[in-house]
Amino acid sequence: MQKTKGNRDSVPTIRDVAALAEVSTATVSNVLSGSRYVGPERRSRVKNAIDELGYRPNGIAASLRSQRTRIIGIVVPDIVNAFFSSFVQHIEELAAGSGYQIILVSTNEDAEQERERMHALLSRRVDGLIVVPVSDAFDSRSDVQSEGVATVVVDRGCQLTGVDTIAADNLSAAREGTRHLIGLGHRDIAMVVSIPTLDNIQGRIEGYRAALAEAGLQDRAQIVVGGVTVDSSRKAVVQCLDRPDRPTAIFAGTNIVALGAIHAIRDLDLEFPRQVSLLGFDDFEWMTVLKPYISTIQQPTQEMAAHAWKLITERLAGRRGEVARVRLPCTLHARESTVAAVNGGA
Amino acid sequence: MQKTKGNRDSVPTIRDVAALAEVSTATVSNVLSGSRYVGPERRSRVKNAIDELGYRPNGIAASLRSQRTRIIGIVVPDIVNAFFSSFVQHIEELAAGSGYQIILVSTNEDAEQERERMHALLSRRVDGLIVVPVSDAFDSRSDVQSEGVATVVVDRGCQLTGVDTIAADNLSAAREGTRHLIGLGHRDIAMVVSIPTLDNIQGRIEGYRAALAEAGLQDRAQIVVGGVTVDSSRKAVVQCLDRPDRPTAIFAGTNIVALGAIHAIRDLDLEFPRQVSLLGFDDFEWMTVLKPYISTIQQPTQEMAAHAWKLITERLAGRRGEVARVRLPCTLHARESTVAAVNGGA
DNA sequence: GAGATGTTTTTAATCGTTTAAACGACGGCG
DNA sequence: CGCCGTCGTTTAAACGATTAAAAACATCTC
Repeated sequence: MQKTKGNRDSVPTIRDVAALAEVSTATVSNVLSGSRYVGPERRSRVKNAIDELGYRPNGIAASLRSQRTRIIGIVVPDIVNAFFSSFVQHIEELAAGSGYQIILVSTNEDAEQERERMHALLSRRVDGLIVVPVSDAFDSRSDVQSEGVATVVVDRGCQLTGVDTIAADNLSAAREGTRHLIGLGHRDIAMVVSIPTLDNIQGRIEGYRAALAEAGLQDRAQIVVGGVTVDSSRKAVVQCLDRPDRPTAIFAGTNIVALGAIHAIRDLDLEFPRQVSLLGFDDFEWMTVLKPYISTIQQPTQEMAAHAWKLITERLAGRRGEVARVRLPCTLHARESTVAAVNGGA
Repeated sequence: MQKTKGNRDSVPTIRDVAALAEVSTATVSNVLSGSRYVGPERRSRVKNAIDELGYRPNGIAASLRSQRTRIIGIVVPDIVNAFFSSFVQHIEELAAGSGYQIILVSTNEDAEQERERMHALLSRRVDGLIVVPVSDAFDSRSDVQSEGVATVVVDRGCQLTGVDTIAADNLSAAREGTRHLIGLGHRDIAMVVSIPTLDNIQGRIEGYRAALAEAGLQDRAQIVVGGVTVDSSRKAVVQCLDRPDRPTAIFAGTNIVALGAIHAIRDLDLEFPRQVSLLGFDDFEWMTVLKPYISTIQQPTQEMAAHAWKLITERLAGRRGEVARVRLPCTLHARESTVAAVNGGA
């Protein structure tokens, strides 16, 4: 009798299957993976044995031997933010479709946590990493590169070299948005952003400035820093609007800032949108029930996810080419929150 | 010379560390895990070697040997829904704090996908499973139990036996909410739910019926099925409100239904909330910018996550006690969308 | 019918850890 | 002085799959 063991309660292994089907473990493995041809007779014996034992291959053992985990780490600053949860949803769906799973990390906009958790992901030997970095510093980049893990950076930190990056075309989007406001007669437009040093935000600021410059309004640029929370944005916008010479339009650089701005407008009892127009960023289900309907710039989350997945799988397949740098166009939805300026122009 | 290999580009292993520090691999392992005492001299030699090589332990190998992955699978119907993303965020944070990682599965409310992906999680040998099942059938339950994976079922499917469950006290919450509406003089209150067979929804319906019965209004109960999307809910509510004898209040059984209801009220050009009051479920950041401010019943997502994590870790630590059945209280936020009924009473 | 060739199957090494058991050194005790 | 415990460390056997390479078997050619 072979050294069969654990045939009682313990979870069956490939050896148990092989023993029952009277074939080698290699044959069982080949039936499961389909990597080599197995004769019909043995194939069916193996399949029966698998069913009979309720065998489920141990993915850990397979990963150790094959040196691939079929796990992708996905790191976002805040999973509750609909922009990121939507992105994650799409990635998860694509991953599942290719037999991959995702380990989710939500860094809470904290660089230290980002570093730690990213290390944990590398310890887990994830095959790839999709990262929306907290800051441009993105300490772990060098690690990631040296470890040779397929990586794609999304949304932020996109001037990093040596790594594939994907982002919305923030500059064009913000320029278009600002043009829209200028076209409505606004001359005093404040742009409120979360953290001006993030490069996606920088792109939006640039686009804003570019549109102002086109209209000869470069001197009227006002950049207000709102921070990453609704409350901080709210305070910043209140401060910005609570003056006689207040801007006639607010361009909110992120969805969080847009929420803060709506609060602020309410706080000051301004007529909205007559006294102050609001242009937001990102477009979600719940936005469609806000009155007035918020004009906004929609980022193509699904396309971003699709491109991210494409780049990751290419890298996994061994692409060695130069780094990709994808920029995807946004869509301006002009709705009710942006209206003609009351006292248009200088 | 020992059979040291891969001292060039390949990732360093524990053997490389051991060789460099001139100790055994067991000692290195003990230094890392702290499971056995190691003398100070060797300890520091090991630490230096680790730094020098940039060694990062291979979690896969560790998992295989120790038979624990320190990964928890978390299965939700829709990660974009703020109720679930908020729950996931809390779990992720707790997990990270204990050195665990989470594999996220978003089933898109599809039972078949749920089954498949859950099997994939079991193949990956996750240590535990936190599941918000798509339906009460929850096919995999028997599998999960027989595989001996620590499991906790959250929010739905909570009459399952043999597995720890956590949910809001939906019955009390809905009863309180309905009482609130009755107290405002409403006599025709329609409850709109997603899927009436889910047991969390059943609880809410029961609470609604109980409150009506208390007030002698049991004959006035109207249960409307809205489905899982905003659009289907919208249509259902439109149909419900588009009659002369329309209800004076809508009690939305989920946040998705609440969104649909707001759309419906707009579609019909009803004065909101004068002509129809609305009471929702769940409470999120963006709700605070909706005018009128939506009255709602807040589920304790954070507490649910905390309890889920507590139960999972207890099971991981080997608790064998009888199954836990946790019910957590909700909070009613009476705001602007629920007002006195116009034509109060029969 | 022997040798060459091709196909299916098995053997056995390997992935990188953890950990039970063995081991050697040392001190205390009878 | 020999014996026993303790302590720190090492040895070596798992863990459960994948996969080169070898072996077994079948087919074809001359």
